[in-house]
Amino acid sequence: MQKNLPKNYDPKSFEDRIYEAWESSGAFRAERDPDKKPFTVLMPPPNITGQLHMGHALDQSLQDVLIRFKRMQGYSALWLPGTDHASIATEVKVVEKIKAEEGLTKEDLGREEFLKRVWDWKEQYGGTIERQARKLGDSCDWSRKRFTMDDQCNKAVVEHFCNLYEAGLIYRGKRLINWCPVCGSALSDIEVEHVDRQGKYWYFRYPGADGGEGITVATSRPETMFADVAIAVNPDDERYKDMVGKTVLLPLVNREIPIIADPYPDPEKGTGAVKITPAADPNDFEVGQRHGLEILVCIDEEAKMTELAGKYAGMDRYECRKAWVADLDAAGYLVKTEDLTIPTGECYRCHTVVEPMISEQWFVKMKPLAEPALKIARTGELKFVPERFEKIYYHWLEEIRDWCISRQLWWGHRIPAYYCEDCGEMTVAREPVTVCPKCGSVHIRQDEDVLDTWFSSGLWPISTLGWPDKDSEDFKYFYPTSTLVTGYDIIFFWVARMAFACVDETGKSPFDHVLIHGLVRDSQGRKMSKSLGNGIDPLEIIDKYGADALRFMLLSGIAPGSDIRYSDDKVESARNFANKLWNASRFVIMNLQDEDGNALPLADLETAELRDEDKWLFSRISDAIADITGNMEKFEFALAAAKIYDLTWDVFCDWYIELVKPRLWNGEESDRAAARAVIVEALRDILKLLHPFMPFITEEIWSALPGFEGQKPFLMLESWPEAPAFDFGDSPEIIETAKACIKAIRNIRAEADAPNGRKLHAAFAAAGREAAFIEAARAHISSLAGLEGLSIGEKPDDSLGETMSAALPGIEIYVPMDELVDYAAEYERLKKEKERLEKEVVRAEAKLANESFTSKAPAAVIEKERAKLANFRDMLEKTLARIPAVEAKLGK
RNA sequence: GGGAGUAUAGCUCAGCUGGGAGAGCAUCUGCCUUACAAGCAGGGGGUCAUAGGUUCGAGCCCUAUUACUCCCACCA
Repeated sequence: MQKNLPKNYDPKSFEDRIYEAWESSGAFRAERDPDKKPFTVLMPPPNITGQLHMGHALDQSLQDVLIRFKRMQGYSALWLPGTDHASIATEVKVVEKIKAEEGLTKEDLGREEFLKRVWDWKEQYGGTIERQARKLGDSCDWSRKRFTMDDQCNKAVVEHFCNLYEAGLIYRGKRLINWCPVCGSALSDIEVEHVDRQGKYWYFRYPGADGGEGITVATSRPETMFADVAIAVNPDDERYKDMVGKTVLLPLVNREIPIIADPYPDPEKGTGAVKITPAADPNDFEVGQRHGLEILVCIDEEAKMTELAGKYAGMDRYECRKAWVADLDAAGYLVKTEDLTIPTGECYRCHTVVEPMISEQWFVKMKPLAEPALKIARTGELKFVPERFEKIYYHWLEEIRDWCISRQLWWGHRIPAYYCEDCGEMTVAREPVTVCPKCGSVHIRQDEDVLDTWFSSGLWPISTLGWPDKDSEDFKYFYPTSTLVTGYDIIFFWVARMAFACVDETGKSPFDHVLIHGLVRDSQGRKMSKSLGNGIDPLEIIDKYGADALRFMLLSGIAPGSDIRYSDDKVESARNFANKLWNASRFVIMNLQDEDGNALPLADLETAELRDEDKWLFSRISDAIADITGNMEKFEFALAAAKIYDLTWDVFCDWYIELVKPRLWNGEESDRAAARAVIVEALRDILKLLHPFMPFITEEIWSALPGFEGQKPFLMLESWPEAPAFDFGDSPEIIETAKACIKAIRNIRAEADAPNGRKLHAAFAAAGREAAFIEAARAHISSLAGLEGLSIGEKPDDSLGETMSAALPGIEIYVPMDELVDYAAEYERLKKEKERLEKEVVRAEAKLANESFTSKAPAAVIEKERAKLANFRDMLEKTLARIPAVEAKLGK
């Protein structure tokens, strides 16, 4: 006995069950099948501290729609999931937790104990986001799940580090870096965000050491003055020509510093003279290097003033600024101040103003790595979708400076450098060093620092697949990966780094396409953020509307590279669509069985006699398959989604089901069997096409269709439909003609306020093909337009009496309405129609009278225009002919 | 300072290599028609940001302008 679906679409009743069935059956697992082509997608690993938010929902829906599509197309599709240890974010989070709960700092606990706490934390909370991903329906291969700090990834990190070191591309050096005083760590350039803040320039006079006037300079950071080592002026600046070589005194401090000539100062800016503080500014640092100047440090790692600041030592940098400026002002050195917006660097994590600082750190030499990464994009081995993001990638890599990779944190990959306590020898090695290779000492200390999180994420495409193990079968089969899906916000952080790291290690681009998407914004277009409190929790939405609705909403709203606005209305509309499909499926299943629930026979579609509506339906499905497949391959998921929506709702539900009902219910048995076969077949195609977008509902319906016995393969493992090569004959045109006639009659009915239940007569005036089409579709037109009589003649039937009418190309329709008709309404309608047609005729005539048009436009376009004109003239003539009778009826 | 994107119906957005402006939501009218009121049927609503230009023909191509968004940038 055939069962039907429950009456109500209730996603909660089956989504979890279906996910569980997929997962436990191994449907997500990718096999290394030599007969198939691999298609690999790597999930951008969410932070273990993360909670699933709308951004993930979008990102993962895109990946899932793609991977399900490719899986159905017959690829060995691997979607590899994982999580990122997120060095700094996680460490900060756990530090805060311990502080709040136990009042302890990480130093109180010590490195070992602290790391144990982080691992515990990871065990407890790190899996949250994976469980949430299951709710979305992510068809990823959990058996291959990875973590950036698991053994294989650790091995990859050490290997890559050593390879770069041995190639001379990693070095340790004392350089000016970005320092976050709150995180207590160095940051790379991109971890610094530029924000314009309201600030001031202070102009101070540095008196001449010889008692002269000295020189005035502007600064936005007076507290760095204690570390000034020179004043620089441009050698071409006439104002200061004579002063070069002289010395001035640091106000109040009275330390003597030289005035030097250097191309750096711009005579146009400020006073044209610049104080040089190599420890606090990258430009100054370079000037200092050029002139062999000393480097002084007046701000420490906690952003407090050092001994160099004399009586201000120990003060916070901003407190010091206040006091110091006040003192200078009191002493008469402050010339003037100016209010300005100052571009300021902030830590991307805690938004503290970063302090440029001289520090011993590890760096990656970027130029040699950037070159091959640029090349793969230039040759098209790596393609960005949309293309414009390529420019951003180029620009960044072309301008790139060395990458500071060491972090003064504990949670992360510890740098594999070992120092001999006795002779100072440093060894970088793949295995822990216990004996100094130089002096044989066993007093060995590993470098305290850990690596930038992005150093390991950069290896994600290879470390997850088993690299550096040479014999990793997964690596051989699945690498290079296919499409990387990610937001534009991490092109630099992540995409570029994967590109240069993986090309360096494998010689190949890690993926062939990078599909870039935007952010999910709120309904007003604002970024979703914690501080605004406008974030939407995807899990709540799934709970309310179902995962399919959320996915469909996200996927149908997105164009590659652009942002999407979230709104409940959109999800609701997607949910309604799911409900529509659900009910259409119930209708189908209901008609496959008799009153007692016994399955009714289905005709064999190969031999069954198909009617016009069947062939029309298959032609529309065929078009849709081609269209959807093409758009999926271009990553235009929204266009594909719109097409499947239209196919399901308009073509299948609103037209085909209505057309087929009479046959399904009252036809001959062989006809009914054919109709049943068609309707199931069509539904199956729809389910397949929709499955990547709405995996749960389609799978649930699929399992309720005949042929699925519980053991049969899932819909998710079915083949993607192909457009059949089939001759549909005139059927598509016949049904389209019928649809136009039905709409016209429905329109007349509505205009005349005739109730839906009332049967009407309609007389058609048509000839040739049109007449034949109407004849062929007679039954359809009658049933869907609510007719009880339909006549066709070459000329209007004068015996009908008064009628309302409609004109279609080649067809006139007259509906006698005598008592029913509202002649005033009909008169208005005719007048409107007349005006419309007159305009059209004038437009077309003008166009065709234009000699330059007829001489220059392609023949086909001209022919089309002529045909249109003929049609419009014809329709106008008929409309005009109708007016007098209606006027007479109205007594005009 | 450099670069990018967007501007089409009240709202959210489509509109492919230039040939008569579309969808969904909202709105109005009529329907509980035996799959679905989360529905059915019908309607109204747009000088496609502005100004020029190319073309027989421009929402689409070119130039300039305006507005909003975003990214990059060593910032005295």
